[in-house]
This record gives sequence, C-alpha cells and structure tokens, in this order.
Amino acid sequence: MDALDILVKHDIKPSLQRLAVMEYMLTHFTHPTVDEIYSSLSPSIPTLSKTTIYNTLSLFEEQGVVLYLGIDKKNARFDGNTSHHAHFRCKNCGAIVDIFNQKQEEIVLEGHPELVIDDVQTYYTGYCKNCKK
Amino acid sequence: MDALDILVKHDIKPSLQRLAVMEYMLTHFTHPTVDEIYSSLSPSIPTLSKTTIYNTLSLFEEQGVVLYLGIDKKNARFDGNTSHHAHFRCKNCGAIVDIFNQKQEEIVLEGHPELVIDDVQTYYTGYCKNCKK
DNA sequence: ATTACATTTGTAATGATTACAATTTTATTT
DNA sequence: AAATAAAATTGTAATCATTACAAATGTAAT
Repeated sequence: MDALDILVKHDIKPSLQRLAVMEYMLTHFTHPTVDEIYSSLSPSIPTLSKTTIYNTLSLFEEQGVVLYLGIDKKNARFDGNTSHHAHFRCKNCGAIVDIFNQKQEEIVLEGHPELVIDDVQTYYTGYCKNCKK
Repeated sequence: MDALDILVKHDIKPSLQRLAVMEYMLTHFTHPTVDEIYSSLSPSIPTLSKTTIYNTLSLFEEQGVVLYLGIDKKNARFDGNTSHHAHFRCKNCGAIVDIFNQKQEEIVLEGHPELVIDDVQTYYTGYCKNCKK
C-alpha cells in the first residue's frame, strides 16, 4: 500500500506536501524529527514551510497514520510504522531501536475497567551495543 | 523511610531545598510539573528559585529517587514512586492515573541481548471515566 | 467565472528548559 | 575561629521547539 492509498483510506486529501511527507515516512523508519523531515523534503519542494510539516504530522497522528513518539526529551519523533511495537533509546548516543518481539498488551487494563485505552507506548532506556562499557 | 533517609542513602547532600522537594514528592503522588512544585514550595521558601527545582529534579532522577515522565507533551512530570508501574493519560482532561497491576517486564529483551536496559516506561492514552462518551 | 473553502506559507509569539555568572551557603584547612 | 576552597542556590538571559495567526495560494463548487 503506497502513500496515496493510505491517505485516501484515512480521508486525508492528498496534497503534494502530504504525499511527500507520507512517502518519506514509508521509506524512512528512522523515527525522524520535524527538522529531519523538513531538511530532506525542502530541496525538492522549495516553497515548503516547516509549519506545514507540523500541521501534516499532527493531522497524520490524529488519523492514525503515524505514531507520535515522546521518547526523546528534546524533539518530537514520528513513526510511520503503526503496528504494535516498543522503542528503546540509548542514553549515550540517542539511537532509537524498534522492539518488535513483545506480546500485545491487554487492551482493557485489569483493575481499570473505567478507562478507555486508545494507545500504548512502551519506552525502554539504557545503553546500546556501541555505548555499553 | 523519610526524605532525609532517602537523600542520604543516595549520596545526595540534604540541603533545605532538596529536602523540601523530596518531602513534596513523597507526599504528592500527583506527577507534578516543575511549576507545580515551585508554586507549592515558594511561599515557605521565599528565596527559592525555579532553577533549583530543575537542578534538584535532574539530580534526583540521575540518582534514581524520582522518575521522569515524558507522558505529557507540554511539561516534564515527575513521580516520587519509583516502583514498577505504568501510567495512563486522558486525552481530554489530561489526568494522569497510575497503573499498578502489571507484570514486571523482562529486564533483558528477547531478541535484543545486545541492549542494556536500565528503565522501562509504559504510557497508555485514552479517555478516563469522566471523559468517555 | 466567481465564490467559498481548504491548505500552505511566513512571521511572530509562546513558553519550557538550559546556560551561566554572581551570590550565598557549607565544608575544609591553617 | 578566621581564611580558603568547594558546593549549592539564585536570577537573568539565551535557546529553541512548538504554536498562533493572518496573508497568500490552491482547489472545489456553484
């Protein structure tokens, strides 16, 4: 499924800018920041504004086509892979690693039937291969 | 175990300010922001500076006496309860709820023996009792 | 075409956090 | 106890990601 399909399926009007951002997210599973996306797309779309990247990612997140990651204290990061997985961040070098082999959590939390859970994010922190002593 | 004990045990020199912050964290498990802590302590310590709250919480976090919570996009939040538990945030009212009945995760992630895990944070988002339709 | 509506853009404002130098407090040495 | 050194606190200014907003542009509808 390509960028256009995903946008259409989620009732997002596929403008040039939105398609470019979606396409970027589908080819860069690097948990990019707004700046990284902007810097990468700006040369090919010279009129592009950083505000558009913010607007677009905000819209994408509301529609569930990207995931907002709060794992990084400094910047928001985004993930084009919306399937269930966790993330690891190295405290030394900042690398972010996908963690896939996790069992799916219960959607309804035991002991909290009053809460409606829409999303779960799990963030591990520690040291990666290169940074552990 | 009171505030003084905890600081001494973690090699943190117990200044007036640090004791006040630690005491606050041990009596307010509300996941407070820096501003909330500052506003609460400022009247009784008139010379208190907000920078001191930042410095103190940063030190506390390094020493593992409080937990940094990245669950809130706007502000850093802190938790004086460092035992294993998750957090839920209501998308509507912003309420943060402790989630205790979780099984402890594996410390070494299956499939990622190269990573040294120091910490795990799990953030649920959705709607609380009052905000669900 | 013309009008209405949605999207994009650029600039300015916001606001949490950090940097840093000066001051104050605490510990150490003579 | 005074003098010195070290640590902690304070206040102000800088940083910088994000948001607000109004103007401009693009797209759809009448």
